[in-house]
Amino acid sequence: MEEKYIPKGVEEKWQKFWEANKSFKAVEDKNRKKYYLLEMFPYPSGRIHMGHVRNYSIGDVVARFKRMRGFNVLHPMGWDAFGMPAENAAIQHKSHPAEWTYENIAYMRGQLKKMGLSYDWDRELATCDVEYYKWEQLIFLQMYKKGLAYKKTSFVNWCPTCETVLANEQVEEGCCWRCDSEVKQKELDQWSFKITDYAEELLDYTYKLPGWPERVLTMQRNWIGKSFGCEIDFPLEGHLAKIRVFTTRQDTLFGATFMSLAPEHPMALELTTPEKRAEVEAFIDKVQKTEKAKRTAEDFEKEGVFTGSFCINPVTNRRMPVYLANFVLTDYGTGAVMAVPTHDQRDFEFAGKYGLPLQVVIEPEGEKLDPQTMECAVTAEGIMVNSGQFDGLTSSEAKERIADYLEKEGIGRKTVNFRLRDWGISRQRYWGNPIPVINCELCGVVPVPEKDLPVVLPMDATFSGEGGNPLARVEAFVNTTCPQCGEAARRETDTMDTFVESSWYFLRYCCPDFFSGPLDKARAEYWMSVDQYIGGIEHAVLHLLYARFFTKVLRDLGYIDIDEPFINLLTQGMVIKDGAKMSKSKGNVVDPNALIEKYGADTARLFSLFAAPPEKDLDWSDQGVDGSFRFLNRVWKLAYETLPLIEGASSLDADTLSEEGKALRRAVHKTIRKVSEDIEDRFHFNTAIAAVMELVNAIQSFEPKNDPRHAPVLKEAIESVVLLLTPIAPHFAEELWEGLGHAGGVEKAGWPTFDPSAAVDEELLIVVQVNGKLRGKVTVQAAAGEDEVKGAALADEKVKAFMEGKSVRKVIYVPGKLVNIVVG
RNA sequence: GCCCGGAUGGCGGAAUUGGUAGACGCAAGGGACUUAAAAUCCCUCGGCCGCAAGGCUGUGCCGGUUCGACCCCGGCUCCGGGCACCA
Repeated sequence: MEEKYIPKGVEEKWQKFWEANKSFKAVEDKNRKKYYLLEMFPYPSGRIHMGHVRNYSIGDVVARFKRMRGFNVLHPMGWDAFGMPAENAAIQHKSHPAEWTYENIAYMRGQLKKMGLSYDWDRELATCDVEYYKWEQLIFLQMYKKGLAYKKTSFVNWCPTCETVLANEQVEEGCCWRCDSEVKQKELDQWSFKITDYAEELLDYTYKLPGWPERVLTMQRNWIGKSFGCEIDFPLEGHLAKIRVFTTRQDTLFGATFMSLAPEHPMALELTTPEKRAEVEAFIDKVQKTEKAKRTAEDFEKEGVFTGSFCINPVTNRRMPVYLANFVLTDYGTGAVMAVPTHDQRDFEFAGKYGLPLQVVIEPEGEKLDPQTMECAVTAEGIMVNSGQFDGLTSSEAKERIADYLEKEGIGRKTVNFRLRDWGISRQRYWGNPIPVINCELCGVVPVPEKDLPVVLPMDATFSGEGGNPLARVEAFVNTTCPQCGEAARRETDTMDTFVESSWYFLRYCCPDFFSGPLDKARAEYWMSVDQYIGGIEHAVLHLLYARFFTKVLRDLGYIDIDEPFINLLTQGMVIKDGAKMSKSKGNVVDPNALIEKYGADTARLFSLFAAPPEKDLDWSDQGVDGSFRFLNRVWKLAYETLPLIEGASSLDADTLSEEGKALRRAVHKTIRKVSEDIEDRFHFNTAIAAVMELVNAIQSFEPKNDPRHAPVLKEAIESVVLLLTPIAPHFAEELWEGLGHAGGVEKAGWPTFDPSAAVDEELLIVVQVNGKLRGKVTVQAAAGEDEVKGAALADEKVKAFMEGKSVRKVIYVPGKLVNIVVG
């Protein structure tokens, strides 16, 4: 082996070796235990960034570790390749999104290969390949058949910059999740997936995913937003129709004094009396023009308008004026709210503003409430008053009893409501998967027959940046004939949200070369579910919820038999430098290329893993990188210097070792145990690396090294270091492993075996406390019994000094660890 | 407002089940080697007192449980994240 560690040559050599030997090819094998490890695939934006380096380094440690442990590991990589930046780049550079995308993929693939990541590149896929997206079109058609994909006209989130629709999940604080411009409401015809059909199951399974971080599950539960309550029908004065409300507070029904409807409520105009018409229309217009961001802001004033109509409280027969109110959401519940100003703060403020009546129906125990003097609504539980037969009950009891009463009287029913809305997937963009339907003037919406798939995205579009969706201007694409009636018809030009592609790519990885359907059931079944999924926390709701939904849909379509795609989820933290997320504008970006050029991929990997545990943010430090590089150099030097001492070493005989030899061996096996546990159970690579560093320090200071009796121990020690570093710094480990005289690749050697008998301490250091304070330390034989240890502790000179003049009350013994003497 | 996290040396972090707080690394200081520097190696490194042995103190703040608390409980402060007029 070389005397000096020169990363570049070493890394190129082993990357070639892995490629030539197909070292990471995954082949289905029923006789072997599989392990599916997946990192979220990247968008091919141009070059990889430090977040990718971190994400993929973490994943690669696990993949290589599991492989060394004998698992049949599937570790694939691909490209989330549809999306807007490609279109923007096309406009800017007067090129084509496909060209830009495939160039980026080629470049980034090269970067990932330079990182030495152990992917099975034979399974690589790009979602913009027709071989991928055509299957998605087929799935769409099958969902359409089942009513899971449908078209509806509704108000949608419209991003004026991206000129496209956004799903609710893609709106952050009223702004586009991608470009940050303010989202407007626009009425559009668009395609949706019926994720709400799966709301209950998606929620249920959040309680059956113990391998997911609790906060991700909480975020999903909040997003699904299940709540229990009642639907109640309020008759209208002078109308046959009724207004249906949803409430979780049916216990306050006797206090409902007016009605609030969303301005978009279908009956809003119908209920408006002629003299109120102008005022109501002006109000609706005003609300709709208000940006959603402002509308949901904290200090946004509650406003409304009286429609002129009245409804009747079905239990009190009170006449309730019907208002439109700007804070009532059209798409939650029924878009209508029974207003109880005494027990709901929003209704309280609204009633104050418009002089509407207040009726107290719940009083805190032992307290009277006077509507004249109330300063805010009282939402707490209490005792029922002014509620007829329910007076005197606690409000929680009344909740049940009133619900039963409503059902019995046919006024209402118990119901469950979800906050989750259907997933709007129409995007008015070119660079996406065309929705495979045809709009016929005679037949309406006609799905493209399965035999006519794929609907290929035409390449001859022009990208000017003006005039909306470029796809809609490709005449040859748009003009077609209706599959039903044969008349001229127009193709749908909306493409699918790119989150659709990422909702099932992990399934396609199981069989990317299967050409007779989306999934080869046998192969998908062998690999799925993903045993470990790793990615950024920013996808806690969006991608991870959609992927769960899609998995369940594909199960119900008969493609697979699993309920959940990802057994274990690890969400890694951001990469931070100088206190902020790396970004061009802050000028704190570290370029992976430069890093690899200067130190090599192994140092980049080592530092990414060592600086912080994966779920925490990682503070990038250039000096820290130096430190990691220094460590590798130290190990290299140590191996180089040890090599002549261990060549021809006899096999290790544990019984004839010297004391020093035993001690080093103990360190080796304790380290093997610790590193194994840290990687396998905790993903705490930082402490695993620290443990290896400690072992290296121990080997360095081990003396005498040149005693031939120590050769077998030294050999085991240095080889263990190399094996333990293999998942972390693979090229480096390969080179040393070869240098130490082994052929065929280091992963073949397998993960080192922990020998419990070698790790057993012969002597134990026992901490001695007096009244809980550390006062001394004694060394005892490992076999020493409780009395013996206590005796040794009590006999310790320093300990005695602290016991002087006091009597021993109690002696606590923690086996193998500590003695605490309580005196007083 | 509600729901999650988190707070430990100059810095990143460790302490896995309530049992030696500060592992490992970075930075800093001192020394060796060198004509010199780099690299490398050795030593010191929470605070206070002390020549030293050693002692006291210390994990955001206040209190509690315990023989013993960074860890458990109650109450705060600050920081980060998510949701937010969800009826």
